[in-house]
Amino acid sequence: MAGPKGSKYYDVFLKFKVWLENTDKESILGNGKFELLDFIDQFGSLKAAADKMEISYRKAWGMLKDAEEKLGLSLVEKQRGGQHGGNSALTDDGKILIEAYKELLIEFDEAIYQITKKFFNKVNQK
Amino acid sequence: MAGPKGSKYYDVFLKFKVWLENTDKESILGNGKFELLDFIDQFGSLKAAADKMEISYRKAWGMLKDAEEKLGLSLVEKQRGGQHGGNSALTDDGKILIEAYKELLIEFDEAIYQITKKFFNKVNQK
DNA sequence: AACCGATATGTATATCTTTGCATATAGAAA
DNA sequence: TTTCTATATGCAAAGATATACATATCGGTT
Repeated sequence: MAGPKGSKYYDVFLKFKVWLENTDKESILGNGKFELLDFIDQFGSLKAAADKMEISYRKAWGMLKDAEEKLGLSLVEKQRGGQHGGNSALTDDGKILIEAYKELLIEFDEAIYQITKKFFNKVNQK
Repeated sequence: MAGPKGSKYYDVFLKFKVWLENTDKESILGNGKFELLDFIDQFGSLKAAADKMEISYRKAWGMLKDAEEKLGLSLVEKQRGGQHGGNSALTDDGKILIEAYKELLIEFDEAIYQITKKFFNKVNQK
């Protein structure tokens, strides 16, 4: 959202981001990693999720490893080998996490609407 | 905020960030630049603001220039020369902007409290 | 006119991330 | 036991950012 047409801040947008952080102030997981988890859940493998996101498998694997290490939780159950190479599926913790995150985003969006509106009213005042 | 003591997500924190963006998806100004503007307002010069933030003058100057260019607005009135070298003060646009941002942060914090609480209740469930 | 300290800015250096490449391994199914 | 494909991981190359260094300029005050 921005200001009304022709106003000073017309082509300026207020954006926000939410993420999980550990005590060392390192990011544990944000939007990208949540999306990755969601795609793993939908498509059944890390490879398929990486393809959907148009990122390399190497990168996706690193993202997941990083998140799990920093959380100290297993988010994805991985299976290697087999005719089809293997597969991945969310653990219960992983499932609960993405579900909670989705709800969080919805609530965030709602809360932010009014706040943003007020902000632009204020800065666009003559 | 995190979960209750001993819970799975005890030392995990939910963080958020708000910033202004232009149509090219470039960040115009976020927390750091707002803080810089606020310090310029408080201390009367870019140099003093940079010192307070413990960043180089060069960096602070770059931040300010970048924000003004991308916004297409003058946020700070700068004066060079004189016995004391010069000084800086916020323009009206600059003042309105930091004021609006401060209010925004307060409202964000309030809105987020409940959302965060709900999130951790959910992920910490057994 | 000389001085002083903040504004102004280019350029080089270092650092941190990201991305890509290469290669190994598992293991069910044929 | 050969094959096939996803998981697993090290390492190098490339990009992007941040930080540092150097140097010029302005102009009120003395």
